[in-house]
Amino acid sequence: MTSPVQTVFLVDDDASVRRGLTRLIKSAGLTVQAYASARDFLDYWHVNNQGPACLVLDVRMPGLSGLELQHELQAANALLPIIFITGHGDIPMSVKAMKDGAVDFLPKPVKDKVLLEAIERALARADHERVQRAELEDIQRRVESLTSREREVMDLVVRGLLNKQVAFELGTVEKTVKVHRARVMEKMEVRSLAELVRIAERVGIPQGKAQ
Amino acid sequence: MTSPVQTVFLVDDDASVRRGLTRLIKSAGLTVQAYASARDFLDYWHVNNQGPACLVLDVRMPGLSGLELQHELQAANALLPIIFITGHGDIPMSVKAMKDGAVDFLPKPVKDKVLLEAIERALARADHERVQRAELEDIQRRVESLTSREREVMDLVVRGLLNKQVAFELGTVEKTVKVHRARVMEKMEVRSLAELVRIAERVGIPQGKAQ
DNA sequence: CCTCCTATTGGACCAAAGTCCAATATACAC
DNA sequence: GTGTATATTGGACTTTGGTCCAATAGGAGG
Repeated sequence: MTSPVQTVFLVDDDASVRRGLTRLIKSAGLTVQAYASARDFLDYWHVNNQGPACLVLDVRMPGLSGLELQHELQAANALLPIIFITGHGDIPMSVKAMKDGAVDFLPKPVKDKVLLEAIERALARADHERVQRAELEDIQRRVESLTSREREVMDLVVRGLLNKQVAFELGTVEKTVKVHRARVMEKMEVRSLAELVRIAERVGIPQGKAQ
Repeated sequence: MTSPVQTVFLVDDDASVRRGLTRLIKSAGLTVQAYASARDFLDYWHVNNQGPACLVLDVRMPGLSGLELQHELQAANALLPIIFITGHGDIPMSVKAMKDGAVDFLPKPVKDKVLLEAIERALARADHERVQRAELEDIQRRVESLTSREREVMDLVVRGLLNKQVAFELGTVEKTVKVHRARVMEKMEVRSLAELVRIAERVGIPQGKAQ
């Protein structure tokens, strides 16, 4: 599950902090890429957001601040767990960051052990969410391969309707539903209704009570 | 959904704070119960934890601290969203509280509007989680009404196995499985396999791929 | 000992679902 | 206009699932 190289991105405008933390993180056997500004980081990130990674981010920086970068990444649906570090933070700032999904928010100076443990948690989260997302996208891909009619049939089937009921809802006959249904099972790559219901649930296909 | 009375519990060792915040919260049309210590609150709570509610909690208090109370409540599986208020908090404290599920963490003095909005969010969360929990307990109740054999049959059925496969797994015959299966549907109060799969999923009944 | 609950099985039968093969109609793309 | 994709339906058949009635058997509890 953790096969690709895990990268720690480090963004801090203070060169000495970058040097120190880079050395620390590398000493833990991790790959580091350091940037002096959020913009520099984003320029790289936009062309290369592959692989599991996390971000160690200074809150206060010239240009785009850490919290602003956090929002940029959220808007971009980025899947990059963030650990904030700061020399001059306050409580509202830390609370905001945590509410917005930060893994941790650490005042400088940060103890080596504390930071490395936070990075470990962040990378674990990145891994986990990456797996989740990959599975979801895989299911989504299959759903999109359905024709609109097949999709209608699936929606009704996973709500527990019988073929004849589905046929009535769609203004057609049971025979036709069977054909669509078989194609749904094939395209969704499942071999049982139970599986179909479960993956439909995962991508949030509306599922009311039967009837 | 918000039919029962919503209560705001307020725990702060400072009497003047209790007076002020009680007045504020009441002015917003909410019911308040104020306590001078975590212990006093818990004594009441243990005998009466009904109804949707949230907790406005001072972090630093004699006796049990706010963060300790938070853990007590978590250990008790309490379902009581917490808003921390504090006069002398620091960042690690706020981060810890947020990680442990606090709705908000507000330094004193707290602006009226900010606190009331936080309370609104907390009560909304309480409502939502209450509904979720009630639904889960309802399903759990039904699952527990199954005999062990029925439970075995259900587990295999929601994994997508055919009746004959279930029979083989359990070392019996298809006919018997049908009987158990029918009783499962009845006791679980569902009318379709789709529904059964969905509620089984919600209570975390192991569901591997078929075969 | 008797009774209720649980588990089990049988037979008969109907309903629903799945699977072949085949065919028609429409729409959009090239 | 030719062709591919989609939607549709039919027939015939098998498999699976669901239901009714009925019966046996072991164990727990009164």
